[in-house]
Parts: sequence; structure tokens; C-alpha cells
Amino acid sequence: MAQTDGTGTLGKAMHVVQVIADAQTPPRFRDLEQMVEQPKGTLHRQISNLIEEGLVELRPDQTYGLGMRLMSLASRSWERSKFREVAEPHLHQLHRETGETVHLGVLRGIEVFYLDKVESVQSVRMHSQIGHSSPCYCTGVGKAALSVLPRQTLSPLIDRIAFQRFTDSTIISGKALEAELDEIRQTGIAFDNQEHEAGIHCIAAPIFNSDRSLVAGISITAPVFRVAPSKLTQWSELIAASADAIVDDIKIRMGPKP
Amino acid sequence: MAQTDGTGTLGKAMHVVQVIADAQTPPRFRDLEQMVEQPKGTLHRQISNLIEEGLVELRPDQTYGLGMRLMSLASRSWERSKFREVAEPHLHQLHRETGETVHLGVLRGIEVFYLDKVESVQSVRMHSQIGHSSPCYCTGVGKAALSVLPRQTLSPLIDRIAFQRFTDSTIISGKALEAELDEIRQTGIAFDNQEHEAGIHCIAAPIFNSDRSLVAGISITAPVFRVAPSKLTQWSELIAASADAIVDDIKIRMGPKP
DNA sequence: CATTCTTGTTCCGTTATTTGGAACTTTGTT
DNA sequence: AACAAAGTTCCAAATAACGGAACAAGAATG
Repeated sequence: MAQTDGTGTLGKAMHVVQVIADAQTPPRFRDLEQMVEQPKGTLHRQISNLIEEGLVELRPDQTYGLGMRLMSLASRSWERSKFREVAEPHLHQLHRETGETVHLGVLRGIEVFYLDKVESVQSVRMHSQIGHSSPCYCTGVGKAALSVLPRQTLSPLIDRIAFQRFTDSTIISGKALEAELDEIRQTGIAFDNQEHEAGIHCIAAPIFNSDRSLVAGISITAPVFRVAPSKLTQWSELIAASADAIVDDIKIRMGPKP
Repeated sequence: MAQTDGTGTLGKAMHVVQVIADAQTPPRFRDLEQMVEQPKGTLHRQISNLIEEGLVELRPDQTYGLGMRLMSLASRSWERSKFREVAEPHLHQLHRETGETVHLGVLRGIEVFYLDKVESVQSVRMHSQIGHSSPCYCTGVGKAALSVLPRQTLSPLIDRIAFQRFTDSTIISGKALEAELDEIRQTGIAFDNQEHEAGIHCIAAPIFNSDRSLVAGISITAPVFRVAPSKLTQWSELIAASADAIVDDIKIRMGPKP
């Protein structure tokens, strides 16, 4: 409910950080002044504080960028993610078995946040997708995750979604989404039939613990031209087995909740 | 000069974030209360604000962790790093030619911040080293970077270093460091002879632009048992060539400064 | 070269937010 | 059920942020 507006001192500060992060081109002071509605003096002090804290940096060419401390903090957060760690070997196996890109994502509100990704081509690098989020209603992982939520959690969530059409097949109503989720509940498998990006489809399976404090999913993504829908469907058991295996590992490694 | 103490509202807030990040085990409220010297009420509100902003999250088991927004911001910062992008193909080539781990790091004050890493074994994952920093005086990249700084920048920097012995060969005095840097300036190549970690050595070369607004380095790291010092030395031309190639690409792709 | 306009930085009285003690509620334990 | 510990809310007092204006530094213009 907050995030970009700016309630309180911290909110305003983070708003500035966000504006810098969102900027298409490295912003200078005057650019920020326009984008953040604040008097010069105030903005200047805010930025000074942010620089002091290492969240923002002023480069020699007088442009502002995100500070190293953000990366430093984030990389720790990522390493420490027990869930990601537990799931990793399973993602690799799934990739070995299918040869296609495998994603791990967690549901955060109405967004899917990608924690990990395994793909072959782009061998060694921090992958673009990791650390990014996508809407839940048009991604395999998102729909898989939604499908395991209890009704009283799900309904208000769906009401919050501002549906947006990405492709011809994007689901753009709560009713249609509910229907789709019903189907997913039958099979335990979700598909993204080019709903987010034309030419890309995926198959996904939900991952969750008993009290639904963790609601996530894995997916196998492929371009339609290489992998036919029928092929994707053939991976149903495979991905379901992987998801189950991760669930089991979670029970063992992340402390079983009674 | 700040970073963990906490001047101003933002500083205090970031201090809390840092404490959460540094915690060995997921902290609960009472843990934070001990670690941050603050009254309960105050701390509680600070954390609430941090959660509101997505910098911290309260997990269902009542422990606190870093929020997703940090990863989200950091991943953008990383992707946008023009320098990293330019250097990447060269890192891969160097890895292909040597078979050993290749690092890319930038100098930030007296620390080396690792922007990228290419290694074979640990094939596909966000690598632990990325996003972390190490002291400049006991790493190849750090010493390579220091060696290209003008004297008036270098001296105050060295004065700020609090030397710490990591191994038998760690440089622990400003004088010794200066001497070492003189040698590096002769050859344009730096070595880390097990100065940071026993059994690990590396060869490094500096990367910098004309006005020294970018001071960085690349290194090839290997365990001593597999790669003898003589072998490491043989890679001198290779790594120097790579560094030069990156410097050239920077001139072309990052706008030539007159 | 002087002038003007733009951009960036500092200052300080006013204003609004943070502070922290205490009271209160919830959760877990004997 | 009673008790203790952990976590949450409240509000007058303290403090830090605010923002207008004055100031400084560069860049563009005549």
C-alpha cells in the first residue's frame, strides 16, 4: 500500500531511490528535481543522506545511480534464502531432464518474485529474471501459486489485481482467472499459454507448505516454435514430481511445522 | 564514514537493516532489541516502516529477513552497470583460455567490490562473491587498482586502511604496501600470493579510464595445489591483454572523455 | 570578456516526525 | 488458571526534517 508514494521520512527517501532506479537514463540533480516533487534544498539533503548510507552514489559525471550497498545487502539476502537453496538441485535436475529454462518463483501479494533460474544458453551470469517480479495472473508460477491459496486469502487478492492485456490470450478478468484456477486445482498443473509474452509458453507446478506461509512454484518455459504444447504437457509428471520433491525437502530442511 | 552507526532517521533505519542482514540466524524481535540499542517502541515503529517500504519482511515464523525490494533494486543496479556489461565477454574469454575462476572488481574507497565472476564448477547461479567486497590491500584486484591511483589520492587512502593479518603473507603496513605497488607499476601486473586466504593465489591487472573515475581490475584465481606460481605468471600477457581490451571497449562504449 | 541564465549547495527559523517510557494485548509456559 | 515473556499501541517531549531564500559555481550567450 506504500512503496512509491512516500509516507514518513523513510518513505520519501526510498521514493528517491526508486526514482533513480526507474530512471531510463542516469539522472542528474535537475532530473530528480522534476521527477520527485520536492524543493531543491530538501531533495539535496535527502540525496546526501542516501549517499552517506551507500544507497545512492554520485558518479564523477554528476549523475546519480544506485549504491553498492544495495547489491551487498541483496546478495546476502539471496544467499540466505533457505528456500532457494533447498530448491536449487531440483531446478538443475529438471533442466537436465528437459533442456529448457526452469524458474523458481515465490508469491508476494499479487506478484511473482523470481528467486532463481536455470538455463543452458546464457551459461554463467546473474540472470536478468532473478530479482524481478511479474504479475501473478499471466504467469505459470503465479497461477500455480494462486491455485493453492484458501478462498478467503484468494478473493481479496484477486480483487486487488489490475488486469492488463499483454497478449491475445492474457486473462483479463477475475471470473476467468477463478475458472482457470479451478482447472489448475484439478490437475495440480498450470500452463501459461503465451499469456504474458507472445511465442513463449510454460508449464508450472505449485510449491507450498501446510500453513501456506510459503506459496511458490516452479516452471519450465520454452518458445512455442521449439516446443509444441503437447510436448509441454508431457512434462506434467516430471514437474509435479520435482515440486513434490521440493516440498518434501522443505519439510525436512526448513523445520516441520506441526 | 557512516554506514553502520546511524546518524539521522535514515541512518538508524539502515542500521536496523544491516543488523538483520548481519544476523547469523534469522532474528526475532527480541534479538533485534538486544542488538540495536533502542527502546522497544521505537524499534518496533522503525521496523514497521521498513516493512512498509519492502526493505524488511516479517516471516510467518516471527523472524525478520531482508525484503524483496532490496533484491529488486539491486538486480537493476547490476544489470545497468555498463562497465560490467562491457567487461563480461572478456571475462568469459579469459576463463575459456585458462580454465580458472575470473573476477571483475571495482575499487570503492579502500574496498574492492566484486561485480562479476566466471567459474566453471559452480555452473549456473548467482555467485557468492558477486555483491561482496574485500579489503584492497590483500587482493590482486585491489592492489592492481591501487597501483594506478595518483599519489595524492593514494596516500590518504592508504592512511585509512586498518591492516589486518589474514595469512602469513598478508601485507600489514602502509610502507610494505607502497613498495609492492611500486613493483606492480613496473609490470602492470599484481599478484595475491595467498595474502587473503591460505592456499589461494591470483594474478590481476588494473582497468581504469583516463581521469581515474573508474578504477577496477580483473583477476584469475586458483588454488596453489593445482596451479603453480610459475603457471600463474605465464598468464601475465593474457590478463594484461584482456584488461587492455576492456579499457579499449570502455573508451568506445562508455563515451570517450576528451 | 562581461553578463545572464542555469545548476547545484548551504543556512536557519518553522514545522512535522521521531522518540521513548509506560500501559496494554497477545502468546507461550508451568 | 495463573504467570511470564514477547510484541504492540499511545502520547507529550525532543529532535530531526522541511523549505524558502540567499549563495556559489558553471555554462551559455551577447
